[in-house]
Amino acid sequence: MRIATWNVNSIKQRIDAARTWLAATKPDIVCLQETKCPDEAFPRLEFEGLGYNVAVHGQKAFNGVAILSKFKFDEVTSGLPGDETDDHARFIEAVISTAHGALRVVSLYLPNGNPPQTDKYGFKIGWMKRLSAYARGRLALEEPLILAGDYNVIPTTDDAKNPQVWVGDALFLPRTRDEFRTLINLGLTDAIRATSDDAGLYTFWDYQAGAWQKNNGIRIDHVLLSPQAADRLASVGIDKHVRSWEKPSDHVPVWVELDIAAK
DNA sequence: ATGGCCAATATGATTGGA
Repeated sequence: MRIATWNVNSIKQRIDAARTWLAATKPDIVCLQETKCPDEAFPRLEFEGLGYNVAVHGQKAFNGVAILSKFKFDEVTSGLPGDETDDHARFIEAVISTAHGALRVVSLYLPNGNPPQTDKYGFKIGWMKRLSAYARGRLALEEPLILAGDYNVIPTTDDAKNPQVWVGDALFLPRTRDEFRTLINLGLTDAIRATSDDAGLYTFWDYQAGAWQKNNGIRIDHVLLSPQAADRLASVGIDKHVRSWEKPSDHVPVWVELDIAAK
């Protein structure tokens, strides 16, 4: 089973790229972020026509997450618990039945948090603490669990072309990386780092200043696996070439292949 | 991380992104 995540930076602007990418890579489950449209405006029929079930949690103009699945959803839940005042559409969870029992998949879009001296950064750190609390509860179920999405976290200096320029940034501040390690240390596996210690594995290149041409990228889109999912990890990859397409997102897809069969 | 962008909004400027 292939599970992918992709921050599309507007689903409406990425319909053609998405269709091409889906046809080429045939993922079974896709976690999308920054869909940037309310649920009623999501191009649901486009994806249903390609054989996907569609679960959306969007809002007007900003944020927005979704999950596409070749297999039917047993359950879909939206919103990260723990803050009644959080009205951002950044979290959706779906449960799918497999030959090995329930598979739980989350599409998440963690807040950017810049500038760090504002309450935007407090919101980011609070969101990360809530994500860890959520993950702790789900890990106790001892099921395959996939936490995939745009984390807006550069975990280490190997995950940026020019780490020195990110030193004061919300994506790379010590506190941000500390919270990310806290999450990982609950028992999750960063799928990319399960297979490679290489530097230069990026998932985002800014639209500005020729960042793509200079390969001035960062790795901020992550697929985290529970032990029961990591035990079935077969392969992982970054679809870097998608960044060179016409009208690209500034992020590219990241995917895992798991030895899990649908029911 | 800027020389250079992109997307959404009732828009011709502002906000947010990373």
